[in-house]
Amino acid sequence: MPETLYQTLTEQAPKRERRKESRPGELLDAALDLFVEKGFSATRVEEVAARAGVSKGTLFLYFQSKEDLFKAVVRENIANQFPGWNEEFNTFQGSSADMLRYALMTWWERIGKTRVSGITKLVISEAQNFPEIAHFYEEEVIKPGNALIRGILDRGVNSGEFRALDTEQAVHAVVAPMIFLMMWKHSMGACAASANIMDPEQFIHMQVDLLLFGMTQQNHP
Amino acid sequence: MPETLYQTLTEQAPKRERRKESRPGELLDAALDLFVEKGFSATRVEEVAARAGVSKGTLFLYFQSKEDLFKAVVRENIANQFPGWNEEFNTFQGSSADMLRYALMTWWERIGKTRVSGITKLVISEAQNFPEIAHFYEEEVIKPGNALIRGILDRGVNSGEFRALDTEQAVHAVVAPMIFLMMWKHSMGACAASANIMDPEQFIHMQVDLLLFGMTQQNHP
DNA sequence: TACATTGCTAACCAACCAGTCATTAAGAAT
DNA sequence: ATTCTTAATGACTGGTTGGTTAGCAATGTA
Repeated sequence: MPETLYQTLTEQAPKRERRKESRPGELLDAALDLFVEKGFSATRVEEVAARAGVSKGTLFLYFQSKEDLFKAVVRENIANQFPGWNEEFNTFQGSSADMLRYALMTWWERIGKTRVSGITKLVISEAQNFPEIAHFYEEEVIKPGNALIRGILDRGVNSGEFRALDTEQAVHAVVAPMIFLMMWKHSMGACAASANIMDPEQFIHMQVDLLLFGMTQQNHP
Repeated sequence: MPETLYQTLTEQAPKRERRKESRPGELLDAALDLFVEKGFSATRVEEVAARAGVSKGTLFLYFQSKEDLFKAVVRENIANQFPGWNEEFNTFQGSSADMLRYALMTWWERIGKTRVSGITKLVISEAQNFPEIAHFYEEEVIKPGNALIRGILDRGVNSGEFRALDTEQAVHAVVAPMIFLMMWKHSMGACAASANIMDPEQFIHMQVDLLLFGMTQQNHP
C-alpha cells in the first residue's frame, strides 16, 4: 500500500500491465541495445528486463535462458534478412566490380552503420567463452554471408572481369576488412581518442579500390 | 599438522618458498596464458596465481590490481619490442613491395602465430568495458605499430613504386586483415568447426597479392 | 639457538548474478 | 460483484569474485 501510494504520487506509476503479445519484441529490442553496448557476458538479464519495463522473472517467462534470448536477437535482426538479400543479388544488373562495390556499400548502410553490427563484434569477441553461440552464429550468419560474397566473385571470374582467383579464399579477403570495421567501430572506435582517425565510408571505398586495382601504378576505369 | 602430513605423503609438497625475483616473471607468464585463453574479464586472478604456484594474496603483492597485471603483460610482450623492429626496418634493403611482404610475414611469425596475438584480440574485444585498457593499448601498441607500416608505404610512394596513395588511410587497409586474422584465430578459428577453412599463411599471401596488384586481369611481376 | 626480517598464505569481506518459485493481481468471464 | 485464469513479480538460492589483512614461516644474522 505505501508503495502504491508513493508510486501514484510520484511521476511514473509503473502499473503492472498484462501485454503478452508485445513483451517479446520489447525484450528483444532492449536486449539488442544492451548486448551491443556491453557484450554478452557483461550484460545483466535484470537490466534487459528493466529497460523493457518488466521484472527479471518476466524475461524468463518468454526466453528459457540468457543464451536463448541472444539467439532470438540474432534471428530477429540478421538471420531473417538473408532470403531477401539473396533475391536482390540474384537479379543484379551490371558489372561484377559494380556489384562488389554495391554489396559492400549496401552492407554498410544496412548493417555496418546500425547497432546490429555490434552483434557480430560481440560474437567474435566472446566465441571462446561461449562455443554454443559461436557454432550457432557460424551456421546462421557466417556461412550464408560468405556464400553471398562468393557468388559475386564467381560471377566476376566466370565473366572474365576478374582474374582466375581462388574465390573460396578471396571471400576472406573481401569480408575481413568489413569485419574489422565492425570490430573497430564497437571497440577502439568508441573510445573518443581514436574515433575520428578512421572514416568508414572512406575506408570501404579505398578497400574496394585496392581489391580491384591494387597499389601499383595503373589507370583506374 | 595433518595437512602437512597429507601433503608430504601425497605427490606434491607445495612448499612455501621465498623467491622474490622470479615471481613477477612467472605471474606474467601465467597471466598471458589465461588472458589469451579466456579474455580479461573472464580470467580470475586466483587462477593466474594458482598457475604461477602462488596464492592470490601474493599476486597482489607484486601487482596493484588485475588491470595493472594486464598492462605489465602488454609491456613485457609487445610494447618492449618496438625499438628493435624500428631499427630493423630502418635498415631494410630491397623493394618496397618486398618490404611489405616481409613485414607481414615476419609479423605473422613473431606475433600472429604466437599466443601474443591473443592480447590484441582481447583488447579489441573488451575495449568497450575497460576504456582505460583501450587507451593504454592505443598509446603503447597501436600508434607505434601504425607508424611502422606507414613508413613502408611512404617509402614505396616516394620511390615511385606505389601510386600516390593516401598512406594514412592505406595503413588501415594493410593492418585490417592482420587484425582480422588475430581475431579469427582466437575466436571462431578456435572452434573446431571452421578451424580448417582458413590457412593464415595463404591468407596473408593472397592479401599481399591483392593489395599490390588487385583482382583485375594483369601480369604479376 | 635465539632473533629479526619479510615473502607468503588462508580466511575474510562486500558485492555481484543467472535462474527459480511461491505469491500477487490484471483482466476476462460469469 | 464474484470467480477464475494466468501474466507478472521480487525475494531467494547457490554460486561467483577482486581485493584486504592478520598472522605464519622461510631465510639470514648473531
